[in-house]
Amino acid sequence: MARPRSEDKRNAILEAATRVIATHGLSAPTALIAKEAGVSNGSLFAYFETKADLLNQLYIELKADMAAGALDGLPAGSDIRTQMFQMWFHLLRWATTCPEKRRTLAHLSVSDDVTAESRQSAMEKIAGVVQLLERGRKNGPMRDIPLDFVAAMVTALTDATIDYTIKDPANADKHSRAGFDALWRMIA
Amino acid sequence: MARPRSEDKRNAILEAATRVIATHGLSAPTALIAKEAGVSNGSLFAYFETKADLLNQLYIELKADMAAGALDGLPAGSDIRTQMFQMWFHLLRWATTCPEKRRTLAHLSVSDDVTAESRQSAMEKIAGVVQLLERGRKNGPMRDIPLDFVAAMVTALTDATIDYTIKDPANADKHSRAGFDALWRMIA
Amino acid sequence: MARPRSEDKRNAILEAATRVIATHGLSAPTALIAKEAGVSNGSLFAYFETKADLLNQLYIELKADMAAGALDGLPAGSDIRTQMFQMWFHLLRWATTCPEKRRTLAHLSVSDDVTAESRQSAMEKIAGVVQLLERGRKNGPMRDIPLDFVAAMVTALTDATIDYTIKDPANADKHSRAGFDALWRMIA
Amino acid sequence: MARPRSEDKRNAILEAATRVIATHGLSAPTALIAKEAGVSNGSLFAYFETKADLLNQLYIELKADMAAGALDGLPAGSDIRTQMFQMWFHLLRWATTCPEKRRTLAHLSVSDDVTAESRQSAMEKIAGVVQLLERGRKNGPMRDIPLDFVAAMVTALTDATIDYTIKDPANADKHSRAGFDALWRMIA
DNA sequence: AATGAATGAGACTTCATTCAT
DNA sequence: TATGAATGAAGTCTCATTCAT
Repeated sequence: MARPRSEDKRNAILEAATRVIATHGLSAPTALIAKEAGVSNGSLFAYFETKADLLNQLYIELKADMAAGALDGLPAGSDIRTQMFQMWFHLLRWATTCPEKRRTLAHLSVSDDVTAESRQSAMEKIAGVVQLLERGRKNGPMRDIPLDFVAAMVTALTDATIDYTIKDPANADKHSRAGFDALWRMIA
Repeated sequence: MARPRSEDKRNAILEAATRVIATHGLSAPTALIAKEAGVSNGSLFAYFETKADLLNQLYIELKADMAAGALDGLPAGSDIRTQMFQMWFHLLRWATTCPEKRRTLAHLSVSDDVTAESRQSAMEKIAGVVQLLERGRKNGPMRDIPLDFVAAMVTALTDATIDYTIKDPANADKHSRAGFDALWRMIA
Repeated sequence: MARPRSEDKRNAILEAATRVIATHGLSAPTALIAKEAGVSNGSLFAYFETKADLLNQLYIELKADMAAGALDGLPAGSDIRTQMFQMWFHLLRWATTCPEKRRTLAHLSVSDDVTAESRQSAMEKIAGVVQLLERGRKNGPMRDIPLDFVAAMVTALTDATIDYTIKDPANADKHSRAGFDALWRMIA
Repeated sequence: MARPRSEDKRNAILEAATRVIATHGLSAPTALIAKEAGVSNGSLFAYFETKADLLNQLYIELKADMAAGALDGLPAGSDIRTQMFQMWFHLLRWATTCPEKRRTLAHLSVSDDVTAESRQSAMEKIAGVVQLLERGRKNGPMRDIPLDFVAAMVTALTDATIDYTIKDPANADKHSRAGFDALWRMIA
């Protein structure tokens, strides 16, 4: 048996890509990513067929990571507002804790290399988040608006809040609350 | 190289860049932009020192164009809600009328090539829009929140609405209203 | 690395190489050949030290195969013209029956990777064919010309005939006869 | 006015390609060809869109060159046998004078990169040679055989003779005559 | 001032070969 | 012995930028 293809190495590449793309943008050379991952140039293409493939898988992975961060340890029995606030709070923490993931995800979100399939796949990864949102808006003024439209607006709001929080981290909590209040006024 | 006089040529390049970037993304070759503008390869660099320079100027120009579109023929004496809705409406119309400008602006907005200075400069170009927003939120729940945070959230909402409107143009008016209502709930 | 025993595997690799090179040309990846042979990537290099080595051995093998095909079941007692025609006929049948062998052999014949030694070695494999040729020209106008020159001309004629026969298989027999007549006029 | 695209440079590239391919085969790096031509790597692709394009144009050019060499100063009024012998003689001289052209042409002739269009185009370039052949075989035993079949056989015979002449240049004249006699027996 | 040919660094990707398992 | 993951040199081609004309 030859040594098995290692999950570790795949992860190392994805993490390196996250780091490198955060600073160099999507035009980051694959060679740099490979080097940063401690892997040879050629190995990168053993784990990912093309650069675009790497980008797509990274996108899905980061979305899933984000969703996991958002839903982590959600208070099960609480009312919906509390739950949503928790999620919101966790989301901001995730974004500020790993700014590189967030930044790279932002890059990927607008990339033409990321296919519709990948976006769909990512959607499924964040199903838990979407469900919560669905419950939150059920009785509010946006109850009759297409869910993905609402989702887009919420995402946009979240992003804006995160951006601002990163810009002024000293008042993170205040901004977090302000953002959430705005969100809640909007949907509930 | 000294900046040459022909304003026409400069505009031709900017317009060509808008068109080309809308379809090819930010990696569109300068040679293609020059060709599309009816200008020689080398001339492009007489008008813009580097590609990044072109991108920055284009960003500012498009932002200004967007602001002009948003404020065009605003009813002077009306109440603030009406005025804001008009602006909102014009903005969506601008976005759907010149989708290339909008698309290219979206590309530029996330580009690392666009500097903080350019973003600041663009901010000044849309001062009129910001002023209106300032008036709109004056007596609402967001009155004490930093203006640029509010602006970011509004921009985000607008973008989301535009995106969705473009995706489902048949119901443009409905989405426009829904988006604005959400905005108004948020700030007023 | 010592040469391993399994003759089967060696043949599998050579056959796979014949197939793969016929369609992909000499630049066919060794990995593909190995896969097609049902053998691991690395094993191929246990049987053949380098790709060039594989190519050389394949060349010799195919030449021998061709000679065997040409001489198969030759009427022992007949006159020389009949025997040569039989050989010619068998040769064309071999070429049309296993076009992949023929095509790959053509590729190899012009390859710089195939050494003079291999070509010499292949010459020996087709000694039977050469002998027949020697007898055929013994009393003709080419009796005093160096044998390998004559051989080269005959090979060239054969190749041309095969090529044309493959291009227009409907009239294979006619072309076969025409080619042989030309050959016979030339040497006898 | 920028400096005009130079025909000289194009020729320099083609000549360099001829030299380099003669020694390195078709896998010769474009970088090496460019360097040998005294031209930058990128320039090569300004004159030829792809490497395959370069190969195709080179093929056509060399075929034309060969035909020109073969037909150069043909005795107009002589009988057909004399004319054909002259052509044959010139052809061998061309091949021995510029062995690199001949070798590279041989490489190209079997390349999959050379398209059917290019081969057709090359055919037209050597129309003069074909015409002569047509006249030569008009009254002989091959009069009813498809012209391209005859052409293939003659080409093959020529190639074999050239090969042998190059291998043993001391007796070039003798081989030349032997080859031609064989040819003449074949067609006339 | 304007042109566009020329440059050459650098991008992605392939693949023969090695070697840990 | 056999495997196949890993390597990294090398290949083709692109493109921002320069500069001769």
